[in-house]
Amino acid sequence: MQAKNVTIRDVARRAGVSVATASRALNGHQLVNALTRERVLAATKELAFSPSPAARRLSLGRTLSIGVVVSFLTRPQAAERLRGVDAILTDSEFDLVIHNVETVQKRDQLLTLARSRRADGLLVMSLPPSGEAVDALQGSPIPVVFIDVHSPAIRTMPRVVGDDVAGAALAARHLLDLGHRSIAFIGDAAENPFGFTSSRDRQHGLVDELAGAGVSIPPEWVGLGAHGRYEARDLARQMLGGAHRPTAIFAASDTQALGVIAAAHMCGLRVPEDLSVIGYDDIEAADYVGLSTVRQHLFESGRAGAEVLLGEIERRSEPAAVVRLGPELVVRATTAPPKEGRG
Amino acid sequence: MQAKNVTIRDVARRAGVSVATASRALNGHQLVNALTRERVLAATKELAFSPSPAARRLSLGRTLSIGVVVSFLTRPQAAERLRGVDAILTDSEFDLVIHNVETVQKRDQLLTLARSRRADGLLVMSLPPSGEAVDALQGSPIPVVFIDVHSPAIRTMPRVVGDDVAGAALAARHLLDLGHRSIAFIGDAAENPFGFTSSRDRQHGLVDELAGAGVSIPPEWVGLGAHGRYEARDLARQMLGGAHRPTAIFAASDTQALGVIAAAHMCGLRVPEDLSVIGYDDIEAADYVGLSTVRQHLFESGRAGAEVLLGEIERRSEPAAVVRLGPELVVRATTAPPKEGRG
DNA sequence: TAGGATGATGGAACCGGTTACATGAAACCG
DNA sequence: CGGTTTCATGTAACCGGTTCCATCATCCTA
Repeated sequence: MQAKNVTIRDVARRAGVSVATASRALNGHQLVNALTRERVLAATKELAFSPSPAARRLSLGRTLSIGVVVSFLTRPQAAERLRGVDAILTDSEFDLVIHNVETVQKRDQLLTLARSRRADGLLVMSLPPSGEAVDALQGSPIPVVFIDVHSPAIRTMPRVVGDDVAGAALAARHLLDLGHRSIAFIGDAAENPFGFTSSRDRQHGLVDELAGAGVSIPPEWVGLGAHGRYEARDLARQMLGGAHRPTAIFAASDTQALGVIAAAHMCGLRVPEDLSVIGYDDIEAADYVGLSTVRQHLFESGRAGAEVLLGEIERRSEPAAVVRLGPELVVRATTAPPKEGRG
Repeated sequence: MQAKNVTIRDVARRAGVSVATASRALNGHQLVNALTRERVLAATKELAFSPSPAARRLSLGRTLSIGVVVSFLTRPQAAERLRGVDAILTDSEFDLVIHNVETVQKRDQLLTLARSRRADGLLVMSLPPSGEAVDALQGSPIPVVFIDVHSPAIRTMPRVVGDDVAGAALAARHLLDLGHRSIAFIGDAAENPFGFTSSRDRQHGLVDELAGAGVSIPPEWVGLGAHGRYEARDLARQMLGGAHRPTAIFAASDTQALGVIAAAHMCGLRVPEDLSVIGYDDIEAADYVGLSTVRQHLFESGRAGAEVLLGEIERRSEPAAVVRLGPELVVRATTAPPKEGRG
């Protein structure tokens, strides 16, 4: 048999005060006599009272929780960002409620979250909202902050973004400095159901930086396909099969870069002697494999997003806060100067 | 200016019924006239009403959310399990509130979660509770289900576990079948702040299976240290440095197996020609690297845990449900027969 | 010493749902 | 046709906090 839940009225009775005073004492209100506060706290301890969150939420008119909409929770980037969010929220009064999105239908369903009163704020990770969703979010009663969403549709809303163009430029500069001139790109198909744009931005960053050095990429050295290791491997295999081969490949993600490395092995090419490979993201496996890459500050992006959101909940800011996190080149063992006589 | 929140009373007025009827209609109660229900639903749509979760929770006396205590969210195993949990909860009425634990203090703080009324059920992942915590959880007013916790202290509580002993035996059998007789083990130090036991269980599984075949492991071929890739690498380097070397190494986790492979390379040994390596977990990187390993059904363990928990919330079962998930051998490219003349 | 400022406290409304109980109408029965 | 079911609905209490407003005791000041 469960003892009946102890409520603030029990505490008040025990302490010999009214519920109003008990509530004030518990919430550290100013106008409470120090002695009275003591008595209330003592009663609280004796009765092992802990206030009902549901009741607090209702009477405060706040949910005391923030919703995180995360696409593909299992991608290492997502987990790391989430950890950053947790680091901030754990010291706040807010609960962290997560909504994993792996299908397009679910995305739209979830973005209506903002309309309902299920959270005091929403954090959307790596998920470009659909057209209608943008409208819904614009007029949302609760603040919404995006992390790693690059859609122009949200340009008026607060967000935390890495600079994919600059990051790709970093990779391009690295390859150029090593002496490469025959450089290929492997990335995501322009059309994808979620509207992810980071691959495209990285491609632009690469192309622009190369163009600045007078290097251009022939169309046959641009391989676009579904995001995935094996898809990237197959694309790379085509490029590497013929006689006219690039000396370096920039992949739009580490996952794809790992596919490129597999393709190189299948074609009998050594990395980095015969082919340099550089990726993007710095996922855990990149370290294992010794993959050169561009690092995003994932944990930090989660932290920053959560901080911006808490700020917005406190007081909506105008104009929308935008935090830009700089990318960082990580040189490991898959990039080297091209062999002589080529490039 | 935000319009005042629309409540069920507004809906009731609009539909020309009482709030009780409106509530019943919205919750699919039996005793409501079909026509009346129509009117209520129409009013709901017209006013864009969505019920306040806080109010529902309070009046239902349920939090409609379940708490997940997860240790080391960023480990790929954790994220994959969480995805399984989400798959179940997303179709339920429960919110998924996560609590990441990466420090010992935080663990104890969080296990008191069960005492407060912040969730209708608790899922604890890969985190052996401390002694006091066990007591707290035993008498918890809400059900608690463990996933991947092997502490004997929780033997009376519902849980989902993989069989680490059987999994390790699988790996051992594989190495024996290939012809290996000189087999080493690399795992976690017996003493660790969280009390994780899986490494120890895997060691037992290995030792027992080998013993059955008349093979024993000399003490110098058992390397225990802090969990991590680099720590494992250093331990392996010591073993592989001398003339008396094992022909195969079983690592208690893929992370550590990857360290072993790095050590082999540093010692000029080829894998699998000179040294077979097998890990445990089948993390994402294992596939990249072609690591032979033992797979746990991570997603499934999350699913199962959530299902058991929902069942317990519905109706506490006696005795506690225990779900055992069988491990599975995954043979890739890091295991092969030992070279002739050795082993 | 009257009058106002200040501090501490209590009573009761309120947040927005759910539901026990009461009520009334219609259907059914012998 | 009176009485009992059955169905549909309304009234109001309730969940457990927070907080507005009123009250009252002190203390300060002119």
